Amino acid sequence: MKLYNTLTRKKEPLEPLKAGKIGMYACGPTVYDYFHIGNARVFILFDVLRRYLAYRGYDVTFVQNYTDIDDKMINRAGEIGIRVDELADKFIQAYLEDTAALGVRRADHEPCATWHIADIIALIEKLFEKGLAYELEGDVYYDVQAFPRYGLLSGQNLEELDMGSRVEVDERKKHPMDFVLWKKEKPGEPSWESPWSRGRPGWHIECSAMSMHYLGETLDIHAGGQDLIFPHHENEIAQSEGATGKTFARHWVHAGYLNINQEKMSKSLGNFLTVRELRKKVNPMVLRFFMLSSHYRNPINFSEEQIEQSQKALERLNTAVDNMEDRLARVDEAPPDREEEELLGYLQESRERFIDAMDDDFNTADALAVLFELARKANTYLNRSQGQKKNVLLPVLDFFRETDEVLGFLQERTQEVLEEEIEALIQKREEARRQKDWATADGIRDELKVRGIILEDTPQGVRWKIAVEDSG
RNA sequence: GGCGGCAUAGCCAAGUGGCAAGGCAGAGGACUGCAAAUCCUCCACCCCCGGUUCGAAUCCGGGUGUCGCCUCCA
Repeated sequence: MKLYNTLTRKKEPLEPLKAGKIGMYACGPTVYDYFHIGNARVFILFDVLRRYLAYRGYDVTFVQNYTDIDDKMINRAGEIGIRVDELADKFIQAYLEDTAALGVRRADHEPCATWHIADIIALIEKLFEKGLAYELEGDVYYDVQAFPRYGLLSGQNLEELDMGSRVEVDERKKHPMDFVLWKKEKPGEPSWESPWSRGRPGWHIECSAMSMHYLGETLDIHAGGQDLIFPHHENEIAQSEGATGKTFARHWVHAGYLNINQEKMSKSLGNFLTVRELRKKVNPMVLRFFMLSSHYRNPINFSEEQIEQSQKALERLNTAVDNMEDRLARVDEAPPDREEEELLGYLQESRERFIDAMDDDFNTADALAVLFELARKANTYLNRSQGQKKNVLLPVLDFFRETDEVLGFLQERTQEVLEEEIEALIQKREEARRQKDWATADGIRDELKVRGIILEDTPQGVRWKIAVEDSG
């Protein structure tokens, strides 16, 4: 697989450090609030990347952290009047509920920063040994000028970064870009003992400490949103490589932004949309599909119109799968004819195209096209009058299930069992149709539609499905 | 001031040298008792100007537009 590497600004083959194994780390949420749909893009994207690597046979260890101690956590806890750890518990729980609705699987390790204070302190001590850290009245800073490669990831250099500085700098620091590794406590804040002061870790150091704790000193993939490139990931490199002397991450993968109605999402613009809210109106699987319908590095624009289009598109795929399942229950095996041989050949081709697309820098948009084209062929097959065969239909259906193990947005609906009453109404309608009593038949169809059951008459008999709900 | 991205049909979106994927919307047709679902057909010469090439949406140069980053941020 080739993946774009932010560090080299090129697509590069993914070559794991240890054959067959991938260690992947993604920066997770700061758990001070419900996460928004921009965060959701990242969680979904990396969930799919992780699943795809597993699909390709890698043994993937995926780590995503929770930032459960920092300024935002402390401020919010203060506002609400609860402890920081209570705040963290609450929003970790909310995170798990919302991501589960989006079909995001749990990471292999989901550590909190506060579990790893000892690792963090040990890492800072190592930076002191290497002459990369200095103390100022209980605070500890990273000395960026002592790390020559600083700025490589973001393509910045210290002189120019300095010029653009928009924020008042602490005059005690050796360089304006020096960032805090350890922060001396203020009264009432959560704090831990350290060689320098009672205090707490800086934001950047926690990711270095946790990623290396679980995955070793060199990660295969480090992922995050584009806005983390500078300074967060730049600082992680400085910390980790400064301490170990080894490459920290072989591949840096960054997801593009999500905008709302062409604008950046922000609280001041009032267009801040959480998944928790959106879930009330939009099926989370539609949101998941939407996130995968364009390339992960491109900015995407969220709007009602886009969601409607995604909803319809996904429906097309779901319907195709439903219809195949429905037919599968009514057919037997038999040697395929010429037309069926062609379909099976096309299926093989589709699998190759799917892999080619995903292998080429995780091109989910291209991969989706493969599914749509196969769906059309499958629909055509379902329409033919000669009848279908189990040994043809099943492999096609299995391909959709196989790829959905990676993409994860399909909703199979025909597995459910109908209530007897509804079953009886369907039978009654069938009888009315035989009598050509169209008024009665249509009346029943309308009634069931109101109750969320959609009936479709096919040459093979009536077919039903549950209407898609708007919320999940 | 520095760094980087993007510009393809009404909308969304793939496509890094050889007659422009896919989805949504729209038009016409087929199937249907009527529907639904589905199928078929139609619907772009790729921001502008130069250049390289037998040949460029794809490469190079110059514009224009747009978005983002430069110590809160996925």
